[in-house]
Amino acid sequence: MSKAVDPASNKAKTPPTEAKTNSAEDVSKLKADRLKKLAQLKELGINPYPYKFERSHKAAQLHELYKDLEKGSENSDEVVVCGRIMNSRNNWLFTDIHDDSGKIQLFCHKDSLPEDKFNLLKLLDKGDYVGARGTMKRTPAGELSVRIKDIEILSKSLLPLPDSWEGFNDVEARYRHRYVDMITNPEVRETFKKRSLTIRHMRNFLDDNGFFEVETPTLQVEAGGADARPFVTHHNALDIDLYLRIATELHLKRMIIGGMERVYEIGRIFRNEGISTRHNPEFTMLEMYCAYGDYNELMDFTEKMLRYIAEKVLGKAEFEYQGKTISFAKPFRRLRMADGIKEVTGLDVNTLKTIEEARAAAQSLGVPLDKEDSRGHIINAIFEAKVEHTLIEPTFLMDHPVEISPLTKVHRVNQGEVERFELFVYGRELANGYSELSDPQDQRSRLEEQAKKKAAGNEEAMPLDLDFIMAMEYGMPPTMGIGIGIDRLVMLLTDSASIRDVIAFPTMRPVKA
RNA sequence: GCGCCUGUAGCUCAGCCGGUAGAGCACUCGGCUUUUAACCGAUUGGUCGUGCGUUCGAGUCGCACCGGGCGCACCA
Repeated sequence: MSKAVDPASNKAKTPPTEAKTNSAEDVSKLKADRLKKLAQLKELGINPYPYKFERSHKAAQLHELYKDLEKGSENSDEVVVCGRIMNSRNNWLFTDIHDDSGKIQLFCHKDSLPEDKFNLLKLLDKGDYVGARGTMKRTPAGELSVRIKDIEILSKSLLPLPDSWEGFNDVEARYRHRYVDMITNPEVRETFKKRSLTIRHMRNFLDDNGFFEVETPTLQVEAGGADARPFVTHHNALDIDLYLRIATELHLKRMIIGGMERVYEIGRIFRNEGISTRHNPEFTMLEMYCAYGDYNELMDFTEKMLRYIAEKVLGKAEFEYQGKTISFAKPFRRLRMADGIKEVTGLDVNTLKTIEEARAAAQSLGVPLDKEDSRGHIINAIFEAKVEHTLIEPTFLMDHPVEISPLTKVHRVNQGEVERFELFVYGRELANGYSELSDPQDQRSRLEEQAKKKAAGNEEAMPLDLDFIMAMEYGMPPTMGIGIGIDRLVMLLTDSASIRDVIAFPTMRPVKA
């Protein structure tokens, strides 16, 4: 065996200790069985939790290297593998271990194993980590195996894993004990690998396009840049309340003003809103800003980036989501909000000149209104009620009402509109981008309008950030900027129905004792 | 926050009109050994989410509470 797996290294470094049995009554029998084996291992002078192991191959490498090994044949190539025991048959004769590349079968025959190692098998359980050395063999049944000559325990598992056939389906338990979910359901690990790849390739794409990744404050005196209620926390030394950020927008624009022409941040955002299959209180968003571009260029750029990411992560730009085919390969549809409403409802919002007319139109369409307090908010409510869910294929929904977009440049042609788009896929908002407002006087009056609403009790309205306005007064270049919900993108790429399936540890109410 | 559904063994689930808690897998033991959910036999395993109530008797009926899922609302 290699140096790292020399049996000597497996001797207990600390004196064997007896398993604690004083609380045995409240331990399940299954755990008690394992604690007994743990104690026996220690009595044999074996450290059940050794320090290091060096393998020669991962499971997938072996399957690739020996794919031509014929049924029933063996060779003398020696390999060293390690992983978690997930299944065994015939009294450990056939034992599957899993590593992060896949599974490999250990063939544990007494003729190949020293007696002490053969006896060690009896002290193993499903869930234990082991390392093993042996030669390659393919069983008559066709299963590539390692005929092991040596085996050692790398970690003793004390708790039983869920049944391998029925699986682990209890949704609450899967979220609360995600590690068990990941051990038992391999597709969960695949989802989080794809999440990682999504972020990696997003970074690569942006970096290759001359962007700098920057970091802006999570703790803020005023939480601005989006319509959302923030979390409040307290800094003791300063003795002030601070808010967790609800967007990175206002600081990233300050960096544009500071002269960094292309910046982005992939960061955690916190919004004190409801929880649903599409909302988690903390989520991850890309925000990206680029000087000298407008929203038309930004739509082209966004399409290219999403296409690139899908191709890198999935190997293709067209995929199934919840039974629908979604294509990032074809050019995305571009639809003006007014046209979308007209298409679905027949209503021409341009004929709505006042808030009263807008309210009447919404009522006649059966769109319930709550606190919408402007013509633009009502038009947006009509859109959300009637049109949004119809946008399955990727669609840039463009040219929103000015009232709902306080950080966006007014449309260069159409009065009452702004140069903004939201990207909808499967009826859900995935991204939100615009020609960034750069006129400090316009910005001041728009934020003053927001501040008035906030003072009137609208908790989602933006605060008046005077430093942000001052920054803009120094001069901000024409800029395009976008926010993309990473979690929702990963949902699409992994065909996940709930955002909790792409967040490893979603927010849960604690269980009371 | 509202509505519907849901919580029984380590896992997956039965449990009818209220009558002493069940199965499969896993575990343990014995048998048998080249399997593909191995097989055969035996054993073991439960504060039925929590509490209160109705009842001679509650997993089952009622109320409250604690979690969770989905939908709505909020929002991205």
